[in-house]
Amino acid sequence: MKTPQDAFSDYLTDQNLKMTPQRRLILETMLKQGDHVSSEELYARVKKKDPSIGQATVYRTLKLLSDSGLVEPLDFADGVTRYEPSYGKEHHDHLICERCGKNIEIMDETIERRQEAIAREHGFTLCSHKMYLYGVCPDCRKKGEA
Amino acid sequence: MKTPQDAFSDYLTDQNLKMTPQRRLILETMLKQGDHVSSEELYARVKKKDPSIGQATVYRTLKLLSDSGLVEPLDFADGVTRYEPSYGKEHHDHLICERCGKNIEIMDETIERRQEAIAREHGFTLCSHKMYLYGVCPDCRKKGEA
DNA sequence: TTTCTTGCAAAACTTTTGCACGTTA
DNA sequence: TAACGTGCAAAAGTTTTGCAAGAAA
Repeated sequence: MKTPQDAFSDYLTDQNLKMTPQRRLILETMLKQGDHVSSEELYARVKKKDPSIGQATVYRTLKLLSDSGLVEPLDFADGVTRYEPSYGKEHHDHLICERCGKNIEIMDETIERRQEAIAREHGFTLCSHKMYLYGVCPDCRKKGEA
Repeated sequence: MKTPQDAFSDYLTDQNLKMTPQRRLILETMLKQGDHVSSEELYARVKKKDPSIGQATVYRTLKLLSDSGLVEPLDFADGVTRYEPSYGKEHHDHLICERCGKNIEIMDETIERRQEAIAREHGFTLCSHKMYLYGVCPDCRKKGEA
């Protein structure tokens, strides 16, 4: 399997776009510690390595990474779009603690199959889905009781 | 079962808040044709009945209705928060056509049970969930082929 | 009469865009 | 060298907030 870096290069070439140091850096940073980061957060991290980089470039690059399938936009309904690396990773959903924000990745074959079935029953061709489970994690529940 | 209007009144009283003509009108409008409306859209409708009403009042009232459990915020990731009446209605999820925006309400016992089970396996107490299925509806697929 | 609510306008935020200048292929 | 990319600042779009005046309990 191609590295994410190569996959990105290939995508850019394919679209007649160009590789730049900024794009490389943003992808690197995203891959390194990029779980559920917002554009703003990523911008802050990227800026430490290259203070001259602009916020707009981060937004624009995230869109490219998204279009190329290297990262996945997430929507936790907190007002900002978050992203996670998705290249070569299996699809998963999220179980989120409403108190502390803890975020557990889940995958469930039964649910995936039912989703397909439901779409088919309505004549839809399923493209993607989003599922977020919100609850209270064990730690927070203990604190609540104490 | 209480009417939504009464439930809202009770909620307001309970919170030491007050019923007003604006709040009554916004709730009425929401109930009447309120499926998947944004604040902006609701504002437009409400304004026809009472042109003096302010946008901010609609936002503020939607928050109240949300907090009181009368309406449910939806997040179709189109940049705006949408709402639907939820009082006395069964929970359901959404199957959305990516092309035309068609929106079908779905409910599935199997999935709901699995969600509970997954949360439990991780020690979570499940509070709520959101699930959106994105696909292409039969009509749009036909158009695409034509 | 006290507290809450309203409408307005301004502010706050996230994200997008226009533009002149630099860079990539 | 032709096309694309960048940083900056301004703009766009949604939602929130401060405030003075008005209304509900």
